[in-house]
Amino acid sequence: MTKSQINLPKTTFSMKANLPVKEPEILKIWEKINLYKELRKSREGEEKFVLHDGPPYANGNIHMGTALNKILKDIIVRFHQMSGQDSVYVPGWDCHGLPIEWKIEEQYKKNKKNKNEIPVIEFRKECRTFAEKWIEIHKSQFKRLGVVGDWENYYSTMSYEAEAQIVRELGKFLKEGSLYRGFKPVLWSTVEKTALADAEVEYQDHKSDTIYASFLIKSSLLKELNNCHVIIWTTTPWTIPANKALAYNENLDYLIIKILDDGDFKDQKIVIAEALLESVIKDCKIEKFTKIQKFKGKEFKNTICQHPFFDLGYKLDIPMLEARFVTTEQGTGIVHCAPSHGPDDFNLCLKNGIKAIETVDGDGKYTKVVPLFEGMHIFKSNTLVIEKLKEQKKLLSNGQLIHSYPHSWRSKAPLVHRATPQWFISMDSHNLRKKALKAIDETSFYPSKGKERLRSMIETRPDWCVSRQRVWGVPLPIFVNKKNNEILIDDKVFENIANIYEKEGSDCWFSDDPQKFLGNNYRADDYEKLSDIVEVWFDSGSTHSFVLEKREDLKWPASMYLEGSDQHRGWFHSSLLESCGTRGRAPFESILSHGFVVDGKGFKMSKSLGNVIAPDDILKKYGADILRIWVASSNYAEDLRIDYSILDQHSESYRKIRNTFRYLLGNLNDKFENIDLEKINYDNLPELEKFMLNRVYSLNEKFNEYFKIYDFHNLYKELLNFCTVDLSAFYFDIRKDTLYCDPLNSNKRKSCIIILNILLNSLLKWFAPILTFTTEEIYQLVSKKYKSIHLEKFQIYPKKFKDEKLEKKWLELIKLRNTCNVSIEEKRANKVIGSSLEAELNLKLNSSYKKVISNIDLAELCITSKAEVTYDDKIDVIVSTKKSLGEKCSICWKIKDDPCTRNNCGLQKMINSLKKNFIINFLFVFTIFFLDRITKLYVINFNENYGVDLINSKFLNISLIWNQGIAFGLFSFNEKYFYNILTFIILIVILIILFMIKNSEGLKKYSLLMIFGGALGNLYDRIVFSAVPDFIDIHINNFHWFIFNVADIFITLGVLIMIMTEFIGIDKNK
RNA sequence: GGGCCGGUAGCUCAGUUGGUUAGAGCACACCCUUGAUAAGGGUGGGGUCGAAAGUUCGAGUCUUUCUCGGCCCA
Repeated sequence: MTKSQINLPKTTFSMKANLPVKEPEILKIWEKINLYKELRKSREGEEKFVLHDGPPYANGNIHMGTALNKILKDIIVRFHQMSGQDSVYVPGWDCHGLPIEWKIEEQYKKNKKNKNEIPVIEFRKECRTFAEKWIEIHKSQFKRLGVVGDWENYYSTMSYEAEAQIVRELGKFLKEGSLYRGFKPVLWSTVEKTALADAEVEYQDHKSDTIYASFLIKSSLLKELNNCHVIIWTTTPWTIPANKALAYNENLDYLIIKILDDGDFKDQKIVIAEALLESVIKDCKIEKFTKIQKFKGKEFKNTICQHPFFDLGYKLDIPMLEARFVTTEQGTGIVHCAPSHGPDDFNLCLKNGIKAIETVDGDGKYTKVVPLFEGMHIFKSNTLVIEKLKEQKKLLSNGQLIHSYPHSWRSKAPLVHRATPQWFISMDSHNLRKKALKAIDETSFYPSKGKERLRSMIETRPDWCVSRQRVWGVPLPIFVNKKNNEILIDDKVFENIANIYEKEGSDCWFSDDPQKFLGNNYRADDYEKLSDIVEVWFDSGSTHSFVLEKREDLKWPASMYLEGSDQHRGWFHSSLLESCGTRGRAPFESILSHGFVVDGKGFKMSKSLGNVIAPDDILKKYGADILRIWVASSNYAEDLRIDYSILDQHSESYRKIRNTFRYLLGNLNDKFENIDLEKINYDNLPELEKFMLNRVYSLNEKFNEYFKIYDFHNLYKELLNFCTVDLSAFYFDIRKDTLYCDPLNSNKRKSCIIILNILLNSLLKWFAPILTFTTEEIYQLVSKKYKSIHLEKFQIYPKKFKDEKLEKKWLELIKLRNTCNVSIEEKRANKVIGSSLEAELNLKLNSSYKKVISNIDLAELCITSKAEVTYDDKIDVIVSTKKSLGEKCSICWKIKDDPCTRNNCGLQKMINSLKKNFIINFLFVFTIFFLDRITKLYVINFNENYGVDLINSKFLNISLIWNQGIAFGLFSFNEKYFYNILTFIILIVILIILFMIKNSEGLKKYSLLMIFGGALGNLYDRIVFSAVPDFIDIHINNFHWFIFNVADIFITLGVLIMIMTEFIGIDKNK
């Protein structure tokens, strides 16, 4: 039995995806049609959705985090595009900054070049080239992920326009007065000789010297404190020379104790917090002591101490100040304050009128304001400090401690807080903090917890230090008057500098005559030109101004900023401050933040753990669509786990989805028809089809709901479940029978085909933002509407698809079906049956089910051959299964008591039986043909010679096949060319008609029709000419009657076509 | 060290204001099918919800502590 008898699925869409090979081909298609341009064209004038790209740093290959970020962005951009918006994505890069400088310096070191001997301009050029190189590499890596965007016209923070605009932005802060110069301890690397941005700092364990040092109380309101020693504990002994104050907490209890042990402190009274007594006596190995007095911290008020090095030239009064940051977690409950070396210290001292000064220079050496230690490197001075303390009998104890300590992310060198002249943007002088907090309130956050996170950071953050003592960045456009130290604030100067940068870039700041920037109104000699550069977070924080505002195709503010959750302190933060400072509101309407990519166990990826997976590895093994599924199916609100087993599972899901598409394409024979949903004859559809439309409708509702809140993992889950549960295991399984075995023009089958078209169209669009490549592969196969699936819009489904009553009914039916399946399974397990079609169901139902199963073919629903229902109100549902007895229909495989009466099955069987006896039939026709020739010749001769009457020859009279023979015979033997030509034309017309019929079923029908028509023609002849002898005469006398010839031709061709389509298998459909 | 977030079947995720035997898909096992076939269908096993304590008639859901992980900050 050949399978051509039923309508099996046929498609060129391969089961195996082979994404690593296919995806690059699709990328080429997109490039060829210039997809990004087409996308823009397709939504011209529509509402804009602008996802402003947070610029990755142009340095090193992309990692999983970058891939996640870009894919997530792309998915969102595409969703908005498909929902009809003009969804613009312009990628960008962050180019300035230390890491690139460091790379270039590394290269110098390799080549034994000295950085200090290289002109700044040349160095900066190398940095620029380096960044350019990585932008190109990133670009191709991002494209490979399927990310669509304006790759030609990307933005970068080092473009001349950007550098110019950054100057303009700074000018705004300068003009306003919120950008000020101050001395402030900043985290400083003595190796790189620069202040570090928060993001450039990492914490590592570090072994520090610790000391318990004493400060002799000079005067106090509390009499008992006089001549006591206040004990402090610190892990940075080198800050003692910079000490300016001591801090206590007024809520703590303090103790005066007298040390009785021999040594420097014998019989001395010391002061510490009561809560820390135990740890101090343990650490300092105090064995004998007596408690003198306990008192409240507030009694320290107005107490003045002496610097431990008082006798060495530190003739300073050291006040005791109240501070909440003093705790009893560690130390002594009194903290030594060096305003130049700690932010808390700095703030406390500032509040009490003690200024920070430059005690340590950029190299880490004490300045001349520090007696005894001038010129010494701070990291080498701990020993000397300890030695001097001991000498002055001010050292109670010393030791070492391993603790978490800030380090440079590049050099890994320990950092220090150092008071340096820096440029700050004040958080409060012009209400920047307030504005930013208000802006946060006006922003939507996905997930919502991001709001609190950003808010708490803004609430507590100190002033923003925007200066850096480096070279690879935008120079701070500041001139300071040499005479009065005033900062030059003049719009014209800022604009002049910006215009120069716009033309030639900012390099010239370092090389050209300052007069060039000052213009004609100021004399270069009067001003000092700053050589600091702007910290990189100000660069990227300004992208909104030189990208969103400047570009015609974008809009300000952006619809969305989307980055990793670390950017609450990074880009979200700096962009918010920059924009609030210059424009009074956030540059974004919403913020979406995602977690970090961790390994399968939830651990951070690191080289040392060996759990790093690179995007490229995944692309080579699985393809981008699998990676995109991973993104879509993971909950980005938390950290995202990834390893090969997780990816394996996602590629299994992908296969499910792919096979769902394959089923659709197969049954549609790759011929997709875009159905006008409004014009569907809904009422005419079978209920199952209506139910499926209802599913589609409610799935689409969920889809929109989830999309609205960017809940992709639930959205993807819904889509996947639809494919597996609703389609593969339910609708597809049930409708295989109809699709394979019903006539092509049956209402049920045609209805099903409509649904398949709708499903294909819907799934393609729903999945397009996620499975960009696969949906395109399919679209290219079936649709000619647009150049790409991504130019399409999501479908809008008519309300009439929603039918809650029907849904309720069918959910009941599905429950019933599940019960039946359990019953079937039981028999299958017992080897009574195999296929469900071998089963006969017997359902005993409560009569309340009558309504539910009315007009429902339960056998069809459960894919069995039979299903009988009886009612019994004593029970709810009981299903039993037995083996179905009867004959298996060879076509539809259903088991029937009588021969299968289905339309198609009958026809197919007739053909089958013909086919079974192919040789006999062939011989029969062949024999008849020759018999005809022989008899005709015989008749002709006989008639001519003997004039015999042939009226009673039944054999001649009844055989249609006989007539064929005659037709063949006449065609070659007659001499009446006109009739022959006429006949020939008819033949051609028939052939053309036949050619136009596209499927085998149609051909079969036509051939039957022709045989019938031929028979009618013959009948007509017989009536007109009174009987067969007449036509024999006609033949004999070469009198060709037109209708007669045509009738014969009909019959002949009809049979021939049947033979060809069925026997030889010529089917235009194949 | 501090702040924030999180830990529900092997995996990805649901779990509504605390309320009946904690759900889904995938994976797994077994069976069927061989007309979606390197596919498809059916059935089934599997978690006590990171740990402990507490509040409550009742907790995955509330509180506390601990633990593990992540981010941020010091």
